[in-house]
Amino acid sequence: MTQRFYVTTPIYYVNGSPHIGHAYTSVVADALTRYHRLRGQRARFLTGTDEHGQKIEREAVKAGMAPQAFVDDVSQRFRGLWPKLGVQPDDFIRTTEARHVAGVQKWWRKVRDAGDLYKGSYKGLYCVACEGYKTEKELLPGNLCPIHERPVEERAEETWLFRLSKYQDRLLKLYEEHPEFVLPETRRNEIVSFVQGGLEDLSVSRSNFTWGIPVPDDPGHVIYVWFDALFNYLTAVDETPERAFWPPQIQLVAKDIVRFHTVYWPAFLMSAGFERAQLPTTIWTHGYLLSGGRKTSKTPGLTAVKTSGTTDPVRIADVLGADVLRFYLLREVSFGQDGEFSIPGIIGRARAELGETVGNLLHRALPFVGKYFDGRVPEVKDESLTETERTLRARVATLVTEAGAAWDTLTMHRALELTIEVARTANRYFDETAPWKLAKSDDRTRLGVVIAHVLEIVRVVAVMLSPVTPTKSEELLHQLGLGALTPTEDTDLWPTQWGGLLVNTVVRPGPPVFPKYDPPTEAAMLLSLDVRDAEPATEKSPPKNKGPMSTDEKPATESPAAVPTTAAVAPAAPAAPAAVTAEEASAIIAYDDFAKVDLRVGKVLTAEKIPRKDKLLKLSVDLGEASGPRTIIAGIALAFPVVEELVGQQVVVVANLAPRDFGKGLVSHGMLLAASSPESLSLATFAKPYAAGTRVK
RNA sequence: GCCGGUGUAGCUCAGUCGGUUAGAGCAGGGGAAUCAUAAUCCCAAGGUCGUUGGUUCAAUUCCGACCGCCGGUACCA
Repeated sequence: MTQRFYVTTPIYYVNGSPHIGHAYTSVVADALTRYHRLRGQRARFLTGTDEHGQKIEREAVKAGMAPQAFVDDVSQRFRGLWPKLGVQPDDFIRTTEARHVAGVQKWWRKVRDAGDLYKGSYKGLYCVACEGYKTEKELLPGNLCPIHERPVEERAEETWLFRLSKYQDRLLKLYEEHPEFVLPETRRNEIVSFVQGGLEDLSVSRSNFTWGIPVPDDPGHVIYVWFDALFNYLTAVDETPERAFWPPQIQLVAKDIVRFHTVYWPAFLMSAGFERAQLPTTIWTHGYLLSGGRKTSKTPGLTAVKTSGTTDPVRIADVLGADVLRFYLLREVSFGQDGEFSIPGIIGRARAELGETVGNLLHRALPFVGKYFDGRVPEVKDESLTETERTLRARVATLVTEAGAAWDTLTMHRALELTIEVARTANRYFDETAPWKLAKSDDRTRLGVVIAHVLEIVRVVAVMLSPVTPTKSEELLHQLGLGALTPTEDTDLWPTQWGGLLVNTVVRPGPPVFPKYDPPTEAAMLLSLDVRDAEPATEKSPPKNKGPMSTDEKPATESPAAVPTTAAVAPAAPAAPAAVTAEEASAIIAYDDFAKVDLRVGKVLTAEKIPRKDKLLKLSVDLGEASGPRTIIAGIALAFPVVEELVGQQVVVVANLAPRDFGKGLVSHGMLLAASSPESLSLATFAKPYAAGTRVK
């Protein structure tokens, strides 16, 4: 029986435009699908969009559209992205489609009939103006709603609850008996410890808005979006012939949604009657793409990225080519970990490995075919092989096998490294055998052997790359005189066998498949992708000092990353050079930008040391607010060995800075201004007393 | 705070189930070659394997502590 392979990406939440994180997940899924097809398996790749929920409803209102029209529009933007990236899903599911709605209701009933749903009450922090609940994390200091800046209140409402607690033991057993269910391991550890900490029942319906799937037989409620969304993987194939693909082998997720997929999802399925063999095989969590060693800020969405250069996948693909981008994403990032992302990185990888190693290999061999073999692939007789060829073939065979194994274990970066190594091996062989000398010495047979071997290796590499660079691989094969790959069920096209290149095939030399750009062209490309001054000439600065975020981030296309992530207090940064460079100091901002910073006079009420955190102090600061004094964590402990000195001090506080979590119970709701040098630190203050809460500007 | 992870060459990382000279790619240095996209190939250089205790004949590898960094600590969709 043909082996089946079913891979899914998360369905993307349509509250924003597609970005590089979405592209990353989808490219991975696409490459895996192509790989499995190449190996003769039946593969299916599902993606889609998640379109329900209060947030969507609001966004639609804000855009002056009906929710359905709104999601139609955004969903289309996602769908339209894939062709530009060479991504070819077999199905694209939308949670607003009838098949999904009906499916979710069907599974809801199953879960209900299993006795796992009951009416209870959900309590949370409610903002009257928003008509919605807030989590503690998103609240502003003083428990204010981030949108309306007014206090939230505790409120309870009737809701359907899912007996998640009942599944705690079965989930733990699942993780233990099937460690492959959650990968990589570090995620499993997290999840196991989370579940061991105890599970509470989960609220799975809402009654304060309507943009969702109605709860069967209870019209006042809509189904909580995660119950809705997770089932997409099933509803897309359920009740169709494709149901045979169930369960998925690989479900790709990003870090931020691991729990939903590894705890709630299997629990829902168990409740609906699925045994282990019918649960997804592996939930695989990949990392984020980062830039410049800076961590991403905590933004919603699959992946938050800061880069040197644009992060818009479409623009990148337009300029550099989809295949090059795909190659970079899979080659550069150690799958499962966070990885670097930068435009210069893409160009560098492509030039060194695709261009100079693979492309150039073909390019240096083809002229011989034209000159000495009438443009046809020379014939090789077994008796003309030498030890060199035997060694070469053995080496290639080993690499091909290892690369296949790497694909099978989702270590694609390794698979690609091995693939490039195949081309390196051939370059070495080329140098050793020196066909240009053979040509001069008129040893036509030997020359034919060498050229044929090099060409065959180019074919091998083209095939091995094809899941990642389908278009470029086809071009390589075309120049070799071959047609495009046509994966067929039960036919393994992975080049484990030597000799896929036919004798006498007429080669079709052409321009470089992976062109190298001359410096002016490259500079223009970089510029068009917003790379400015990629490597500033700041040489000798202490390498470890990453420093707080400085001025180089242009807000331009960066969506939500503009939230200041600077630590509440930053003087601890090891000895930032006192001399501020002109560039750092000179970024001009508009008055409006400055006005966004809410500076207030504050009065320190209490100050205490924090155990085990010898740089931090926990302060209570009065800003004259009705909600009472704020807690501010400040990294000034070293400057105030006697904390009592601080009490009563007049300070300047950044009052509208996003709260910063220093660990449980230690959330800083503001930041003090201070001047610091490596030797000392002093707080900004005023010569005369002012009322707490006085605006500073 | 608690839980987990991580710290190896200038950069990105691999690796050591404890044992003679710790590896790769990139960058930088030297050379060979000239078929090719000024591409290729070779050589050398470069690391007190975060710090500190301990176990051991032997630790970068095991254990403890500490420091730095990262992540998790649920009903946000």
